Amino acid sequence: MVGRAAKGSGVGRKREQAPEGPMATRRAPTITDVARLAGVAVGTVSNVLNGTVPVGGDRRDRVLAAVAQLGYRPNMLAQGLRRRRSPVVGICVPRTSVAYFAALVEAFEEIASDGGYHVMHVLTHDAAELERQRVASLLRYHVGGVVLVPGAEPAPTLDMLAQSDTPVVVVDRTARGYGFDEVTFDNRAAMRDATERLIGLGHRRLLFVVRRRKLVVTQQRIQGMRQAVRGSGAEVSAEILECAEEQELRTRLAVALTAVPRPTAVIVSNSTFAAAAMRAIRAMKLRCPDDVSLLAFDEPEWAELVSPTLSVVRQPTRDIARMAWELLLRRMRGGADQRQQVELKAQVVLRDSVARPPLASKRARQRGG
Amino acid sequence: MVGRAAKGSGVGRKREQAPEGPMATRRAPTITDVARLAGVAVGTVSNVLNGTVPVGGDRRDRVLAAVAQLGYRPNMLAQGLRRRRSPVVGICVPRTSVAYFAALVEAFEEIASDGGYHVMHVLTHDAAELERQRVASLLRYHVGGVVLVPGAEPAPTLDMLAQSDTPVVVVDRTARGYGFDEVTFDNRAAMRDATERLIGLGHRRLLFVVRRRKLVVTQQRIQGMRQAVRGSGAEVSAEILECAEEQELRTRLAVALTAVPRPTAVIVSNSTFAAAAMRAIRAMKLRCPDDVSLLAFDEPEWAELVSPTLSVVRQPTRDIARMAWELLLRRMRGGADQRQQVELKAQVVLRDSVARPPLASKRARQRGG
DNA sequence: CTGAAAGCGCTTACAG
DNA sequence: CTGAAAGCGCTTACAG
Repeated sequence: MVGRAAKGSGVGRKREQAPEGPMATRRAPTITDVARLAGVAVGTVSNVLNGTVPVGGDRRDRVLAAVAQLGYRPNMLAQGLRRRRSPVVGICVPRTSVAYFAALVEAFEEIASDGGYHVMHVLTHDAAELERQRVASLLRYHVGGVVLVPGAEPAPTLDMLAQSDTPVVVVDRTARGYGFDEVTFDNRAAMRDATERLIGLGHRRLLFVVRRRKLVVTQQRIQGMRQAVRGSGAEVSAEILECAEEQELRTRLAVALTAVPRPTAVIVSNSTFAAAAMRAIRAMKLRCPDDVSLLAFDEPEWAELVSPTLSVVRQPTRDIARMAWELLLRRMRGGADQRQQVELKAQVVLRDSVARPPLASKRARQRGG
Repeated sequence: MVGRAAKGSGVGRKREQAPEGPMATRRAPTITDVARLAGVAVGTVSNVLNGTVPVGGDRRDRVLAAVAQLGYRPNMLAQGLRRRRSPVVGICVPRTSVAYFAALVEAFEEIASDGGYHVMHVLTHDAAELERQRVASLLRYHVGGVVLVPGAEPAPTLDMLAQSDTPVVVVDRTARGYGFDEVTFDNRAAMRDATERLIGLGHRRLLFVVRRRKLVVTQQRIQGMRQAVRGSGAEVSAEILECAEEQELRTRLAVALTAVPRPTAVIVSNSTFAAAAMRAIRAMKLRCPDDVSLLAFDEPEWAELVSPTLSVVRQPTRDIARMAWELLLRRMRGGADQRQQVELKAQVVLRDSVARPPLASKRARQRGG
């Protein structure tokens, strides 16, 4: 069937095409092939398939039959070119080795696919130039929309997106000064909450390990931490350790943990860092949580498997993905007027990796005895 | 600059286009805009940009200047339509929640992007119909190539791919009976090795937990296990537990582990299952490895963090991605004649989660004492 | 080497 | 409701 149709499709061609190899296969059937087989105009086929214009019963059936017989599938390149937009959405995240981003991409891919869209997936590595290039690539495909987790210096990327007329939803990290829809979670509140609880347990020397200090989320978390410190009225030192390369983390953290007096609680910004920090702490023969407490943003699948079980800030990943898709779809359909900024709540989950600090527990014991 | 150019670009249009909203932005500049600004034919612009035909110094410079001034970027939809192929490659994996697939996708995305290609990423969930649909979508974009980790019943998908003239590389799971290039690792050997070492430690009752029995890789692993059992000359029972849903794993495994006599070593087929198995074992108040040894295919980042540290079969993920890209590129460039089947080696890494079985260690102790 | 023109496979006003 | 035709933004033989 397919063979016959394909042969037929070649007949009308003005120019002969050389076969593309020893085993050249049949060209995919086009709308012209369908029209010819059904005995209608190509426009009619298009109308039937898209429901643009009602088409009479008989002709309609013939078109559908021809489509089925040929196994016709519209060429999205042609369709996109003509419609000036294709049913592809791009999603740009820094990396997928971080559990949170992997989950975000997977959830988004699932939701978008269910909606008949396709996902083009690019990695920005939190590098401004890479990010700009990758998003530029997406734009060359005239994607229908873009979901972006912006990096540390997203201005070039965001300017480019703003100039294109592409619907955009910014996710996870707010993009100040731009009018895009946003889905984030409240990093400030999450960090404030986490810090308050650490201080409440008696911790007075905190260390926050981040990949990039400049990131909006990092800034927000630092603010949350400072708020909690001020609010506590206690003498609390809160230091930041920036560590762009995961490989460095171990040695950098080792140095930080040999300081006198030593931080008693370490907060890290993602699951990869959490793994590295646990390794570093073990390598130093420190005990967690007896010597040092550990808390991580991002909830990896192994959080409850390690010992001590890992305390985390759990992001509402699926909700973020779902909301991002909803907002994007709304814009893509043109029904969006007002800018939407959705801020979800994250949840602090304390597990065994967080406990009273060494001194505090001594004190507590003294008081208790 | 951009503003002026965009205005210019609208002048020549035959049909007026209604602005697409209150804040309609400028259309992206096209090759026609560039040609007009440079005062050359569009074909010349194309020739300069693609190097198809040498273009004289002056005109060349003018084109390049115009491109820069307008910030022109070729429309990949048009280019792809005309060239009958676009610089996009599709990658289809069952899911990304499994660390191995996530790593594979990330590595591949990185390598392909470096090569100037874009990656469209679809998830098949190991479901035949979904797989077929997702790959069909890829094909509608006339992607330049497809990397596929085939699911349990890949025939419809593979037939479809074979009929299209799209370059394909099958990865991780061999596709018997099809002529595609393949990059796999030797599951049989890896499992044989693992099984031999377990038997060597004294294990006589093995349990292999798989998501889908029908998968080629599963079959190969089972073969490897049986070979090892036969080769050992010992009385070894090797059972298979199929568990398609992760949620079920805990209860299914609990049942299997209360059998009398109980399996002393459990092998699971991926990292997600490993996490679930650890949880199940703990929930049953069994000790690992004292009561039951555990070994997983796939090396998650947390393998050395949990206690006991997790024994694994470590796949050569980056090598697989790199090789897949190499083979795909070769086919996309048309320089491929012979079918290539690359089989890499996986490595069995025994850690604390594997030890002598209860009885054997008793025996050993008796002998020792 | 250069320009004018055909054509990739669609959609969409426009006449009938 | 239907068909013929223009056009989306490119590439690529084809004359000059």
